[in-house]
Amino acid sequence: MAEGPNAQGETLLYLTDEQLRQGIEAMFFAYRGFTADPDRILAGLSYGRAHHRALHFINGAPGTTVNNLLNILGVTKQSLNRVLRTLIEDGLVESRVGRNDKRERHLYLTDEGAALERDLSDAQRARMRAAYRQAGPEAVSGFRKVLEAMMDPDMLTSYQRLREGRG
Amino acid sequence: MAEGPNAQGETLLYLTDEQLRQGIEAMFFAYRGFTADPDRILAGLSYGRAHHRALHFINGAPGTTVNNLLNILGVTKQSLNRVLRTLIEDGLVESRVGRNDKRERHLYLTDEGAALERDLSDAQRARMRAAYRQAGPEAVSGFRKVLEAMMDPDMLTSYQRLREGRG
DNA sequence: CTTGGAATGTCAACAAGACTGACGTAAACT
DNA sequence: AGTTTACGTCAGTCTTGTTGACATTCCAAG
Repeated sequence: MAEGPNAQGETLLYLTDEQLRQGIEAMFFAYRGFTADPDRILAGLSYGRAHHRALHFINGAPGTTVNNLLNILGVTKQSLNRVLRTLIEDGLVESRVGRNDKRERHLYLTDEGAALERDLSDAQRARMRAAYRQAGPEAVSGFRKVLEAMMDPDMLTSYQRLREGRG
Repeated sequence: MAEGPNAQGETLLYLTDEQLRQGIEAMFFAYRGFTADPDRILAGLSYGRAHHRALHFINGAPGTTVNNLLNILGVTKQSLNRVLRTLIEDGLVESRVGRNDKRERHLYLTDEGAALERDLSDAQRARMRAAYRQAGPEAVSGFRKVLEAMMDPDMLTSYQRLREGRG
């Protein structure tokens, strides 16, 4: 890559390879912090990050179908099913047959499931809150902008649907 | 959680649970986009994300020791070793016994290793560049601020050492 | 100088969680 | 009636994390 013709007076200093590399590494380290707290909680129980994700999105969209969850999480049904089965067996998630379309299963958190979700969420939100507070409102807006621009287009629409669904 | 006493005229609107939740989901979806392009390249070869990370940080700090890499990546030495072994066998990484301390192994990319690292890096940087461009310089600064605030303290120092080491 | 502990790295075995492929069932659509 | 869709499951593989056991090297205390 080297420098190219941009090296001179280009106003977009933040687009140098080195700046981009720092962004990449920041993303890597930050994601570790992002998952660290819930991971610690999950380690005690016999659950993993996959269970957390399922609980999170079921909590955010109660009654969602398996297929919908599949698309959001971006995993295969076999992979999701393994996780979902244990959550249902353990009484954290309830699966109700659809009324209109009986092929569908609608997913809900039980009280116990909601309690665990809240624990995990609280831990993750606490870190996010601290980071937001430390960085300030301007930074938060930029943070969100860059993240949205980094998503795949179809993921972005999933994300925006989720946002709109809850204001 | 509910609303609490902050609901009224609090200036920190971005600290509501819902705002935090959106930040969490943005992080989740964005990280998927972040890794998608390198993952596609790696899928063809018989390598995974772990190989990418190793190549990335060896490239950034040629001659680094296994132990140092361990701390940066945050995995066990056994886990790293498996990845490293295949990279060495395939001639992408060279491992030289330390001169002062013969227990240490110093790691370097071969030409072939550097070529693959560049391919992966180019793909990842391209997405990062597009996101930065779309979001604008202000946003980029905020993005970095929030990410740094989200890291674990020791990860942050690792990250800063890497930054300083290359300006 | 020797010996024992600490540090570094390797080998082996296992678990979580992703994947593909194949198959079965029930319901809906045409 | 036949096809498609939604979901579940069984079986097998791969990546990548884990622990445990072990070899080598260094260093420092006896």
